[in-house]
Amino acid sequence: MVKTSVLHQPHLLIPHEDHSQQTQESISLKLKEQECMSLSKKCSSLKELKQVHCHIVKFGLFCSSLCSSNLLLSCVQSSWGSMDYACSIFNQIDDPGCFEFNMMIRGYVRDMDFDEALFLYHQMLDMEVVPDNFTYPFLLKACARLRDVKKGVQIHGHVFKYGYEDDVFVQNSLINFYGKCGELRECCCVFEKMEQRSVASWSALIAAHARNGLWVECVGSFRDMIREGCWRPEESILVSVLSACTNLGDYNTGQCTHGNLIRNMCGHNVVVETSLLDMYLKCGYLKKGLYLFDSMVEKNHLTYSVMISGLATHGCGAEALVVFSKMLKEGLEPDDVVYVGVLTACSHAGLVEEGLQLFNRIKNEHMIEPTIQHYGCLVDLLGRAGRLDEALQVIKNMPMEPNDVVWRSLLGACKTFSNIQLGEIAAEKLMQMKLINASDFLVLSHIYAEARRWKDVAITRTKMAESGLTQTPGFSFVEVKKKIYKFVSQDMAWPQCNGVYDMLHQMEWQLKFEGYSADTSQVLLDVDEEEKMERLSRRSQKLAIAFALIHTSEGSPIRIHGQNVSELLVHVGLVMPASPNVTANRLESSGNRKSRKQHSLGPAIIRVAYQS
DNA sequence: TTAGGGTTAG
Repeated sequence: MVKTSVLHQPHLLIPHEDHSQQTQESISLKLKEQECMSLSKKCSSLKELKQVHCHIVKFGLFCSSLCSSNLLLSCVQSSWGSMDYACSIFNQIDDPGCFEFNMMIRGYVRDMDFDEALFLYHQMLDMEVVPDNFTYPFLLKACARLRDVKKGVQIHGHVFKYGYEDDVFVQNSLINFYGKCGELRECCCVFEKMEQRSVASWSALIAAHARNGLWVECVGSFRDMIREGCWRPEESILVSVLSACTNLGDYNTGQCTHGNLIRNMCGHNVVVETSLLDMYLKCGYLKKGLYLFDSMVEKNHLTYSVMISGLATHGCGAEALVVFSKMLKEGLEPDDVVYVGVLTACSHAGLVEEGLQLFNRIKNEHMIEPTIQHYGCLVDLLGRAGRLDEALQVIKNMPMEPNDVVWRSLLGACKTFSNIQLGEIAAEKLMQMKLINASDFLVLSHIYAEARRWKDVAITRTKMAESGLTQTPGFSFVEVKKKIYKFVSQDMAWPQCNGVYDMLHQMEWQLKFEGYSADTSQVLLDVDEEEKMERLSRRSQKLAIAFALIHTSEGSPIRIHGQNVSELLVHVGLVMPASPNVTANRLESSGNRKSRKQHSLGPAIIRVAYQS
């Protein structure tokens, strides 16, 4: 279709009524002014805008604020607009006012030229042009993007000076600015002082908490928002809240959010559904995740990425590779993160040859330069398969300096395959990097203990103490009847301990009957087998399971949590929900128990397996 | 007479 230029509509430019000489001239000018304004709005390209600009100049109308302002507006707000051209229009305006400055500031912010936007603001003040309530949201956005607290605080001062502290748009911009800069105290302070809040105010606050990892506060703000009746199911809010639920392992709120979504949101939304999928998978609900994944109308590369990593974490390596093939068939290009998921899947499922082939495809087929994470996966893949020398060769030949994660991965593999020599090399590297932790020392002493080199065990323990590192006893939380209970390994002082230890013995007897024998080599002490068995039975997860078996009914679910999540929840008095898909006497492992994380795969939720 | 806030997922 050939587009007709706005200038090829002559009726728009010609005045048609007949009046007395003076009135006629005035009306004619007015009409021309209105028509030029109308033409500015109708422009669909910079070329057309330039033509309209010519006509405005030709009719002597550029001094009309109506014409020049609308021309500038059109140039700044259109997708085809140009700040260079906007600048030439602006420079031709004799006496630019607040609106013109606002438009220029807005344009610079849109073009990510934040310093220029702030410079223009100061020029505006120098020219004694008084800013208005529209000026500040643009400026605060610039400061937020720059993460420049100092400049933003100055602007906040100007907001007070010019009396716009009660403008809801300015306040929302301030919440966003402080949130993006990590200044949560100021962020909440602005929010608290607001007399009227919009959905955007809540959205900015919720996003600020989520962005800064304040997951409990994020979910709390979401609940407050619903309580105050200021609720609208919006993508950004739902995604922030789901992200918080995922990190907290708060399946209950996550599921309620899903319910809200079904009731209030029209149709499917790939972004929200992908967040939901991530929440289900990281909370341990693989079946629900798979159901959601299959029912999704639209899937993008992030959806596939979440599903692949989720399957990998749950120990379903082969299934993860099927999803990866499906992704490629859909024509979606994998990125570096997808490949981390794919390699993790291979690593956890022992698919060594497939993993090696896939590693080569990263660069050869998809032109992605392998990152240190990919090399880490490769070391892990070979290490888990017992190909320790090859893993060391990968470390030696990788194009970047190996980090602690890579050496730790090799150290872990050395423990699995009892390789003292390489284990010592890996531990030494970690020491040289000054990144060795208590767990690394313990792994090394485990390697020595297995070889019954008790002297080296003692030396390693001494080195650990000399490094100021101490072994903190493991602890687990279990949720029973909406209350969370904490169990510390080897702790005999718990009030309910009699019942718990009776149950532990019952569990052990039943496991023995099923043919399970405990691996006492995990106990690094030079004590007899009976003592080792006793120590194993007092691990915090087992204590928690025993307690839950006593206090829950047959078939009800048991969820055990690691310290990171539950400590936080206990602190704020939140309780974790029960999961409906795990039965108490048939717990499933959420993946290969020997698996170690190469990258963050979610909260520290442990689904404990005590079957052999 | 024109303009402003929240963009979140692996």
